Amino acid sequence: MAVLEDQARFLRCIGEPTRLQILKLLAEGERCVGDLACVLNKEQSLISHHLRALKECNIVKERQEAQKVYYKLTDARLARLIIDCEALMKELLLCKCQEVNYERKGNQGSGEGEICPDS
Amino acid sequence: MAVLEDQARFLRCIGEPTRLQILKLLAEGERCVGDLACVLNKEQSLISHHLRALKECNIVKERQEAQKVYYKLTDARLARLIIDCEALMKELLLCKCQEVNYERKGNQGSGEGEICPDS
DNA sequence: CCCATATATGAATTACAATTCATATAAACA
DNA sequence: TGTTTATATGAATTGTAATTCATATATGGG
Repeated sequence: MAVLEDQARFLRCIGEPTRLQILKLLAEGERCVGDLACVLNKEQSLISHHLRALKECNIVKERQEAQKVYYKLTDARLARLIIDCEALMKELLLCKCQEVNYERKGNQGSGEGEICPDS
Repeated sequence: MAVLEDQARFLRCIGEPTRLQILKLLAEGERCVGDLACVLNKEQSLISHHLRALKECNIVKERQEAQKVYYKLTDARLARLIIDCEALMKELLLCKCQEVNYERKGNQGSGEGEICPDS
């Protein structure tokens, strides 16, 4: 069951704030390392480290042009995955907030979702 | 940009091998803590800790029945997300292997994906 | 050839997360 | 009420990952 480990590694690779920012930028188009560092206001070496991590998971690939190295996503579906995941996460968090408000109004919470009904 | 942090936290929460296993089990239906610990051959306290982490991200919810506490996914789309993500990850890794084999045959690799063509 | 620019790398540090262990809580039942 | 079963919790430990810093590599231009 190495697949499980690979999938977990893949998710963790995306699930780091700086790398996620990088991926969202690359979803719009390719960028060179310096650009990314500048836009994200992070050290260049940090960006390089993160790009290497992303490359090891085959999430990004690079192309050299003169001194500059441009990175892009290896697959457009990655952009969609990130968007879909964001949307779902937002819904889940919203749901959580509603539950908190609901409980604050003095309800005990039967446990059977009036707010988050079973799927 | 708290959304970014939330999304990253969400992905990391899923991207831990034991939690991912739990989620894959819960995708099939609800389970109590003891069951999960037994099936996964892990300590009960460990499973509880992981379930708490998942609950904090609103990925799972619980229902108590006598002494037992049953957990399930808060949303069926989570199961699909995990499946889709696994499929994509597998493709990306396969792609990576092919690149390695390709380079082993003595090619220099122009950098412009004969194997992973641009999307 | 030397210099400036762009990126990568490795070691060291720091921060964070997973796991274990001991124990607390709580429900059912004799 | 005392005991068993099921789960949760917190502290301590261990492991892993992010960040920084110094430096190496490599490209293009004067």
